Amino acid sequence: MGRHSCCYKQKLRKGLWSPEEDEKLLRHITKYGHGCWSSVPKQAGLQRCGKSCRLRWINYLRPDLKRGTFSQEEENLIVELHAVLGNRWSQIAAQLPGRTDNEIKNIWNSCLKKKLRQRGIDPVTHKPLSEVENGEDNNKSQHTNSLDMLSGASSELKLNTDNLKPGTTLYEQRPTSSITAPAPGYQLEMEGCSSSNNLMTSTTRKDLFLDRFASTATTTNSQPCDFMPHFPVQQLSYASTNPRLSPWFSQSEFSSISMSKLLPPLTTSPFLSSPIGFNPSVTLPSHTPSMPSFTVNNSYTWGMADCSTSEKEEAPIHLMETQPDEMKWPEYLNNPLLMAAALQNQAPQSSLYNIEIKSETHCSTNTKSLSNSMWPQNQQPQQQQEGLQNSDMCAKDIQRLTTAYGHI
DNA sequence: AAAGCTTCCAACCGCCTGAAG
DNA sequence: CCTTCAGGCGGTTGGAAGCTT
Repeated sequence: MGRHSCCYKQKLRKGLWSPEEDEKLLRHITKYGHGCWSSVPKQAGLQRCGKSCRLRWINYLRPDLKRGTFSQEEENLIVELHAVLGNRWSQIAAQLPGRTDNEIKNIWNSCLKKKLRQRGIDPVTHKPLSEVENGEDNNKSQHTNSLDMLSGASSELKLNTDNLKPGTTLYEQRPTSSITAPAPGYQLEMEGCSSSNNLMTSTTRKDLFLDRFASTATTTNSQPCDFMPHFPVQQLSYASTNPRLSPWFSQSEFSSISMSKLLPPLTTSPFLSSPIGFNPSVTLPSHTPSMPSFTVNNSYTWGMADCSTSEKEEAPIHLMETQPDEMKWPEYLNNPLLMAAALQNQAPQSSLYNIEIKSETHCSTNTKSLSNSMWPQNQQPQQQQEGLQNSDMCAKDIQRLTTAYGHI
């Protein structure tokens, strides 16, 4: 195993790709698509194995790659997602359009881990280093903190989800260390912040969770909260117990979702075993519930996702006011909240989901082009790259060219 | 200027999974 | 079932580039 049989064949090149090889591969895939990767090298006239071609395409040649340096928002998002998903780089990458898992893994290992440690956070557990060093006892206290949060007297669950993107698989995760759902009547509140300085003082519970990852969901009644029963305790609570993390969660704008009822674990969904990327033309089966119709073509308009959204467009979107079969499969699968709503609709006893999405003003640029990672054939809409980003991009491209041509 | 050290990242390696025969 | 193959993922590494002394 490991190296594929093709790789054992002689004459296969290894190491850095030359510009000529890049051109061959790019031309071939642009013209014919990749099809079976193992046949690509032969068809493209490359002395590489298919795996190497695939990697080169995914990590470098793909036209929808963003390149450029990571924005603060992207770094924040990576940290947040890592707290929930761990080293599942591909799933993290799915939340950052135009970024590859390799790229994210690299920036995590080279940069973000260091930054977290500097802030006194253990990058593995996302707990304060002092707690990690102290071992078991602190695990206990951490658990207590988390339970405190989960069983707080306040009765709202607020999740910020303005960065909820297509391909999100958050609810599919089954971390080994799981929390149990709060008892009926208990409510979570994990409210995001809009300012790095007042993060821990501006919210009623001062608990923070994925401020740009999930919409703000509010439970308003005593329905059982089995919405996210599988998040590791320490991961849910790390930000809340670590004010030092606040700089990571600054400048978040978020939208809010309020749900009259929390949702069952999505693993009950028959959808979830499906891969993320599939044919966008596949329509929902007839039994699928009515779903919101705020997705248009392959471009995600997740309520707030359009960064140019004006104040007028901030009117709540009532998910129930939709037509059957308007949604396509990818739209379900790329959006856990929609999925959740669908599932909830499927449940016999849950007839009404008063899901409300309130769009707030501007969102960061990295929320754009949400479909890119999912539908690479789509040309990325004109990225509204700011001047700085453009210069970053140019600098990196120049650097890459230098690297590529320098050793010829 | 040169040597040594550090950082970064592209690419490889090894493993896993699922499909096909 | 078993084997083979291909795709995919996460961990690791080699070397170029940058920095320090």
